[in-house]
Amino acid sequence: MKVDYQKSLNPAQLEAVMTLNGPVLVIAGAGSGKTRTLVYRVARLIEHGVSPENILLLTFTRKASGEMLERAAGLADERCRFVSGGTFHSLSHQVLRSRADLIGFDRSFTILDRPDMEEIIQSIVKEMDIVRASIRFPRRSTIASILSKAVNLEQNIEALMRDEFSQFLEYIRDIQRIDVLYKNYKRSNQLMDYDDLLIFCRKILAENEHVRKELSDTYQYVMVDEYQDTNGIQADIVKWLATERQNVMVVGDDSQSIYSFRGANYRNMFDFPIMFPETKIIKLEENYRSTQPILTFTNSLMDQAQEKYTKCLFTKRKGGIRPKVVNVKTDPGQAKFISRTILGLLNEGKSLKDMAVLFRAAYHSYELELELTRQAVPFVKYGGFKFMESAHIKDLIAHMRILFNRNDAVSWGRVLRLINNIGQKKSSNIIKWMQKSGVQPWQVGEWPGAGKDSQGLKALGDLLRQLTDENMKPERALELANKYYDPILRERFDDFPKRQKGLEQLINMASRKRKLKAFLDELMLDPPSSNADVSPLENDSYLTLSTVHSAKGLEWPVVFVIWVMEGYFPSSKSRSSLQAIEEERRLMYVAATRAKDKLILCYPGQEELPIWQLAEMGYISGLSSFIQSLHPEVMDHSSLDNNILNNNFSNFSIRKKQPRVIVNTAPFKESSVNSSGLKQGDRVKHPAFGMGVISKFLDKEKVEVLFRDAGRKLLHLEYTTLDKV
DNA sequence: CATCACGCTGTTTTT
DNA sequence: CAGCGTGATG
Repeated sequence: MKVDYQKSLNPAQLEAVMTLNGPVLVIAGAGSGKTRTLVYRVARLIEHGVSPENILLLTFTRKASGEMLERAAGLADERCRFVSGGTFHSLSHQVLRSRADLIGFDRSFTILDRPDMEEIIQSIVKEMDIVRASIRFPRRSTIASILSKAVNLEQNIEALMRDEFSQFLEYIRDIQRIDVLYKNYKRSNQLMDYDDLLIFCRKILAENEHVRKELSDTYQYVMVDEYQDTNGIQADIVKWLATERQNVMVVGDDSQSIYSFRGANYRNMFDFPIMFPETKIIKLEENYRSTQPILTFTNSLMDQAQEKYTKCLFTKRKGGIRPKVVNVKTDPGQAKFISRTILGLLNEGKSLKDMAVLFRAAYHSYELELELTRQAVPFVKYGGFKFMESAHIKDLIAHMRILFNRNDAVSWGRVLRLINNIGQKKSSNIIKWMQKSGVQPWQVGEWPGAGKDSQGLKALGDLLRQLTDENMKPERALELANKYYDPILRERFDDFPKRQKGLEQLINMASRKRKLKAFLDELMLDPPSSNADVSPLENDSYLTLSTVHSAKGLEWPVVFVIWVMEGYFPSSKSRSSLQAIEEERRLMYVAATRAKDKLILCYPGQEELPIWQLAEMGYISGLSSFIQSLHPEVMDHSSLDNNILNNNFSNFSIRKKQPRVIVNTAPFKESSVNSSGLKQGDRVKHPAFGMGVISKFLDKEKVEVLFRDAGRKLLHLEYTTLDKV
């Protein structure tokens, strides 16, 4: 098939597609045909005689690369399917599986996911003597994110904590010790977490010329999608891969960088030309997705960004309506408003699959999900809940993992504790015994300390012996383990029928695989993101609910955005707060640019005041920094339909309970403290943040107050009064 | 030593 | 609303 590039592409896209050699940076606004450009370039390379295996397409998710190659195949040539593609993590994994010895690891190392990491951290914390300071010790998930972020930002723990986790500085020594112990633990047990995959891959590339040579011979043309979402380590990996031949194209959009929590740094895009001085820069600014009013809104949103790289989206599409902002007052009000508007659109002949509801965090849609169920509107939700992370799935998988890495103490512990009467203590004794005596996994039943539990241990041993058969099909292995696990499942979970279905789906997924080990690795690196991935609805028309993160790269004619404004405070001068606002802005940008024709923003405002007025008073934040873009010339501030409002919501609580946070409130004169008789533990009322409790006096000017109704960032306020309650 | 019931705390996003 | 620590019970 001959591809007509001239006809299918605009001049900028054409240039990107036709430039095959040398480094290229494509700055591509939302909806500017970024994927299209990559697809055509793959087709062009192959047409030009490059062999598909010599092309590497790095994307953010494996699904994205699959879809892209599928499209390329449909467009040009079946051979496009053989292009090497995947995520940075899967590439790193591939590199490491065959070369782990270069960094002193066994090739059979096990990959840890986040819950595994947290479990190890917890066991480390348990063994340490921690002196309790004035605040609670950070929870394991917080510790995990500190350690992980330090790796991804390539910062030391101290600097990172000063910057972003200042509330836990009291425990800095402990965290640093946990860091060391955690690293040692991983090494001695042949374990690697997600961050290690990247770190070690880079290390191997940096230190071994022959590996670099080998890889750049294989991957002669490298393309990276969503480059704004890469972190420094990933950028280095790109550098090492491409340094020899310099045939590398990266594509990205700085205003869509929403993974900074993971160390992503959109500045990588602008460092790219420094890394590769010959770089040709191409900008894609014509938008093929949205109407002009939507683009006017999103452009004005980015106009106010602290840091941006000029790029102005335009479209040749005529007409369109202004995006709407609706104060839905309460969560139930919001649910009713959205579901009724959707029903209205259905009456007009629109289809459910043309609509999506987007939000920042998975729990923001809970209320809506209930309402949609009541109204019998079918929907699929993406993001948030992870199939792989549910306990029953992890339990079953753990039985397999211990066979491939018998040092995997995390999985051993999991498996052993499923047996009645075996808990923390006994399981760790058994693991110690097995490591010391060097018995085979299936000999676990021979543990000398066994009493009542010997039956259970024997049964486990029998299962493991069966599973050890090298040639066993993944499906069969999972079935055997499932048979063993089923009684445990029934006993432990009230909702076991649902979970049994999940396990069946897992077994079903395995039926398509040949190698068990490969299947397990794939589950860790490319886990099904939600129930949606595992069991797509039969019904072909359903509404999409999705986190903004999971909606990246997708589009719908009608998009609702649920915008919950908790959490960020512009009055704070701290860097992290400013950063948070900039991140929120980009998040809103990504959400809004998903819409083709109609964009409706909902916010549950608690007051009768217009939103910008609240923001200017300093009550709400987040949105306040880009509030001007919501002014009438770009936004339609319609009020809520009275029909919807009149369904008395008065018996509902206004909003869910908000997080408790630490807030510095100033100034607080010593005399006023004394004269008002305030002391630690007193309840106080703050005009904007509601009820709080005085936690301690910092100095003459400052008192630290715990508020229930604020966000979670450290905040410095100018208010002079706190009313004692 | 395992397990259960209770009360307190702190809420994102993903490989 | 779940995950954690704690204290009582088996």
